[in-house]
Amino acid sequence: MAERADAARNRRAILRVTEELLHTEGPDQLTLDRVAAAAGVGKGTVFRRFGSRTGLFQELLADRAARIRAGVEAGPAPLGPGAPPDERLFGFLDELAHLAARNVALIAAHEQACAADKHLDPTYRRWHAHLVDLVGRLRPTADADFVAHTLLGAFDAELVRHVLADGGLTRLRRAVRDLAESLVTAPR
Amino acid sequence: MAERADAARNRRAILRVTEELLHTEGPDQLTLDRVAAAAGVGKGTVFRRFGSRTGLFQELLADRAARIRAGVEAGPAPLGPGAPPDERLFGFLDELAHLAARNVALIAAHEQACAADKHLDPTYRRWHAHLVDLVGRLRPTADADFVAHTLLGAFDAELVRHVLADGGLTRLRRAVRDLAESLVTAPR
Amino acid sequence: MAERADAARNRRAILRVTEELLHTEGPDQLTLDRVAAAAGVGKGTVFRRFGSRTGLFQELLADRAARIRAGVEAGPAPLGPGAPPDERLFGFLDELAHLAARNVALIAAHEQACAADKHLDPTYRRWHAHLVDLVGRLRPTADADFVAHTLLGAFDAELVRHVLADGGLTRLRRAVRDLAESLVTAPR
Amino acid sequence: MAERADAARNRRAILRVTEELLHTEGPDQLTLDRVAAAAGVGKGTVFRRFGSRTGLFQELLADRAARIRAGVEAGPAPLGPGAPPDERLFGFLDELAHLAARNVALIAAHEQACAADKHLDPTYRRWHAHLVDLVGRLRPTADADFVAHTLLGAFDAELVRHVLADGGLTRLRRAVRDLAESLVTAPR
DNA sequence: TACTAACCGAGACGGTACGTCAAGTCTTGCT
DNA sequence: AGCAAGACTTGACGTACCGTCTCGGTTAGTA
Repeated sequence: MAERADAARNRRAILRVTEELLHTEGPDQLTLDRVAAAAGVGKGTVFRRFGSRTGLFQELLADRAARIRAGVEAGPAPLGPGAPPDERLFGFLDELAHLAARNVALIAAHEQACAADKHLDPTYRRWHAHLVDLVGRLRPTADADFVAHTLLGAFDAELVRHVLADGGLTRLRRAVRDLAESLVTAPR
Repeated sequence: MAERADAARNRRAILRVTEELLHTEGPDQLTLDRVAAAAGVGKGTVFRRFGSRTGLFQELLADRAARIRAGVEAGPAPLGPGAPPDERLFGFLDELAHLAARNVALIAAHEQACAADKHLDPTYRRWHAHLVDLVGRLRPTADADFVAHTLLGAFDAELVRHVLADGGLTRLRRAVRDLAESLVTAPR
Repeated sequence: MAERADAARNRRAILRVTEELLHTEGPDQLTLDRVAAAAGVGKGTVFRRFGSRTGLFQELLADRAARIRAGVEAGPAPLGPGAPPDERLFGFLDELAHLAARNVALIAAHEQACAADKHLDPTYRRWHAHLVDLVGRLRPTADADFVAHTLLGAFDAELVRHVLADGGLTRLRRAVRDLAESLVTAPR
Repeated sequence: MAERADAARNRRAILRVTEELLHTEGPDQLTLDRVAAAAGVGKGTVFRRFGSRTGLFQELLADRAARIRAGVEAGPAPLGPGAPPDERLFGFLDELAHLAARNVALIAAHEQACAADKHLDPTYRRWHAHLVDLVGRLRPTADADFVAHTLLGAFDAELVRHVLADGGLTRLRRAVRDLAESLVTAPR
């Protein structure tokens, strides 16, 4: 059965409120009780929808990443399937940099909540798979799996916050691009 | 006044038990109550000694990292100050790989506990400073600060566990060395 | 419009299943979800028919009490209107004893569900009114209202279960009759 | 170990607040969250102390019943061990009437919470045992166990509220005494 | 060896946030 | 068009675990 209208409304309210609270007060102050209260729903509703604190953040991240996902799967260059791999790699990482910069609090919350299951998050897996594909093409001798994880490690919340605080988005983008270029254009 | 005999005994017991529980049951099952109980001390004792869950893991990690620290500060090549930077870099990361492989559970616990304060951990800071120094020498144009953090990101518990499970220590060492070489030998 | 055939079938199924579950698993395990599932209907159906958990038990009790009601209103001695009051009192209480013994679980559920509204239940009110009438005739000086409630208190589920467990139906019947005789034949 | 000073303070605060809320808002509005908040403690504290909603009411009732208990165990006539049984019976029930009248809300909450375990409550058991003793002496042929339960049934919250609303404490006391006299002075 | 004062150990205590559960409501699809 | 199904909402309960606090016991220094 399709999602009921009221459920959809609540779902959107919860996601919106969660993001608001994340930005205004940070991940530590965000409790599910407060989310529920601010969204005007009962706590049980939050849990029914998202299963757990973790699930809430995963879904919120998936939501925020939807545009990138669409671009990667069927968009124009530099993200989409038509562009050459190196352009796609740089473009993809650049998008992630923007995303991370705009959602530091969400990423922090997501990391903390997912804890030991980071690699199981659907969004993370999708990003990783995409990077494995690109890196594999650009540098077949590398351990693409490992490199992909390490590249994604560059968007760790702590690191992003630190870089943004001293250098801003520009520094983050440049640093990420530099890193990627090094990996891809290295000899061998 | 010197540490009392019983206090020292308890302190060692707590560290030993913590590591045991980390290996046998994983970081999630490890509560400070259980540590205290298994060590045969009261919970207050644990907190008196280590301040918090975080502090316990930090101290345990510092303990495990002591040998590397000594080697870096005053040991022979390839770790020590006498060796050339690239050799030191590869040697240092190789040591970290060994350390990480042997202490995955501890690292996982440490990450989870430090949460948003990873960069404040003394051991992490020392490692980071060392890498900044080496990277700065080897590739002056790079954002050494950022690169150092990213390199340390390669020892994320999840990633280490994943790599060890499929490829073992050999793969981890090779992948890390490859990564470092790429960064250092890249053009420009 | 008369009750539709399927509605009647569902209604009977719900009542039957409720009683079954009450006997096999006790009042605490009985949730309306389980009733609905076991009866093969949706939960909404249960609520449409019976209004609430309370209503379900009230109706079930009314059903079980129907025979007694008929006897009291138009049956032969000792229950019916033709018999002398004392005989009617003893006979009525004896019938209640049988009913209670046969439906302990239902009574327990009923008490718990009605909570603070016990006196509003139609069946309870009918029983109480009947007792007030009889007691008022047999002992005009007594506080018939109060006495009637107290007499009905003798069929409290906990008490009935306790007495049945140690003495069986025989003890319950004798104890109730004794109680009633004391009240009715006391001096003054 | 003796109760810690802070624990005792909190314990008293919780009991006091519980009673206040019971009187001002009734049992249905009383949630343990509100109790905790109003007492200025965490919810965990309430549960640590009292185990559950039920336990809270049981302890509060025991507290309120302490004076009667002392009187019964070692006080002067008519309650204490020195007085003749009938005087003790009437005196005891009269005390219960006062207690019930003053604590209707508590009794209602207690009944609802204890649900199917009323007979396990320590205070109830004590009262019951006392009545069994007295009734057994005054009317050896009676089923003292059953009669004692029935007498206590006269202090059912619903009934007490109903009687108080129409007749006040005077009616309650008289009705209870009448009931007891009937039972005790009945022939045989 | 006896005494005292500081200190340590044990775990009871306090608080917060998560997650569960079952009654009751409401939308949607089917008859 | 109206009923049946069950997804949905609610919020109180209870739990878990971190970190604090109290109090009894222990140690070390002194006589």
